[in-house]
Amino acid sequence: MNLSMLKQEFVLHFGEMGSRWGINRTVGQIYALLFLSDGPLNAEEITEKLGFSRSNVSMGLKELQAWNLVRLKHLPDDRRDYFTAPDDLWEIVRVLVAERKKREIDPTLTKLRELEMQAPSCEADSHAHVKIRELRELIELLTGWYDDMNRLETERLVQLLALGSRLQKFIGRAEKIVPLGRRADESGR
Amino acid sequence: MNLSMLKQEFVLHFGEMGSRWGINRTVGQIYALLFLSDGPLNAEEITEKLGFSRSNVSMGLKELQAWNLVRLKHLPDDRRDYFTAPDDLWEIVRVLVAERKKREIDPTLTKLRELEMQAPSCEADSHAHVKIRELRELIELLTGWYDDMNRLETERLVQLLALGSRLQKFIGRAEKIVPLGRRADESGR
DNA sequence: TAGAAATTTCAGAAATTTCTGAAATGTGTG
DNA sequence: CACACATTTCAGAAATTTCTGAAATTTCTA
Repeated sequence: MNLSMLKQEFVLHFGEMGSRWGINRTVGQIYALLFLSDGPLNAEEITEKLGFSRSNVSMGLKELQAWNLVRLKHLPDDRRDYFTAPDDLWEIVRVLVAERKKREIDPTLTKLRELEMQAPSCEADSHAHVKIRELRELIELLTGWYDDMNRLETERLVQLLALGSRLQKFIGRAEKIVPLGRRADESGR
Repeated sequence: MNLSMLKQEFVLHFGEMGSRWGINRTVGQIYALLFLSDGPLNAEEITEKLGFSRSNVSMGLKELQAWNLVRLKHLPDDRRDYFTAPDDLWEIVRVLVAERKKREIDPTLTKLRELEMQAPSCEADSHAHVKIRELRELIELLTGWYDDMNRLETERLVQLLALGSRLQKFIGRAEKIVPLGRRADESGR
């Protein structure tokens, strides 16, 4: 691995962590490398810096593109593909969260709704039915909140995050203005 | 698999999703079953309902205990171990988030801090150093916010979530009272 | 304390995922 | 078109993870 000690440690760490996040070692290392790199890199450069096979790098880059985590670039007088991670860290976080939601949450939400549709077949299932509804409602609350936050510009979002739980002090106040319990504008039940 | 259609579909779905979350199929199915069950189950019952080997169930339950996702119970005049998922869904969500943070975020935060300590060895690393600091700062902002939210009682938390982005309307107001930009009480820089 | 019941451990089988090299495909240029 | 260069595909090798049955261990009871 042809890298400075700092970069090498960073890249190896993201390789290991990669498996805890649904991506594999190769993909984690490639992304870590792109993230730290000042300019764009082509597949050949990635191959020699990380020591994987060329085809493995090709597949890794394809997966990163499927995750929307890299940008494809072209340099003048060079027909190879170059890749970068987005400059803006918040852009990366947003994409990461959106993609994980799509893969890890949305299919379950769909399945839960589908199961609720099927009338409770037998008496013995009534308890299960209630649990499924509770779970679906909780996930909808969380994803609804996520949709809200995701609509904010980064500047606003950072302000909210930095406020943290001090926000809580304003709930009482807020309640007087926008009566809640359930949000007014959301699918009521 | 000895279950009603509803339960079976739910259990199979969580088995499949299990691999997208860092747990495996067995563990996912066991948890789904416990979640839907009205009362506690022992290992033998789980074995026969899911059709895994007894030892596999034993290992799965051990992993769920490591995740703090199940409660161990005992019935009078029965020395077998019985298991349940917590009744309170929010309890489950809190544990899940806490454990994933511990496994997926904390090690990286530690590593980033460690890398920052090591003085930037060569000139060429200065850009990488900046990126690492930015990443560390962003993760600290997010985990700090998480710590704040986690401290709230569920009732308050749900209120905040339901408010969603309408909260934003109160930031201006909040700013007048608690001047921010960076939170006042956090490590300033 | 013998032994029955419950649980855990663990070596290796089975299944799955990751990775590679070779061949195929695509792409621009003289 | 012929060619050089770049990228992708893919069968199977290598590595890893999951799962099982048999044996070991723990725990309770008579």
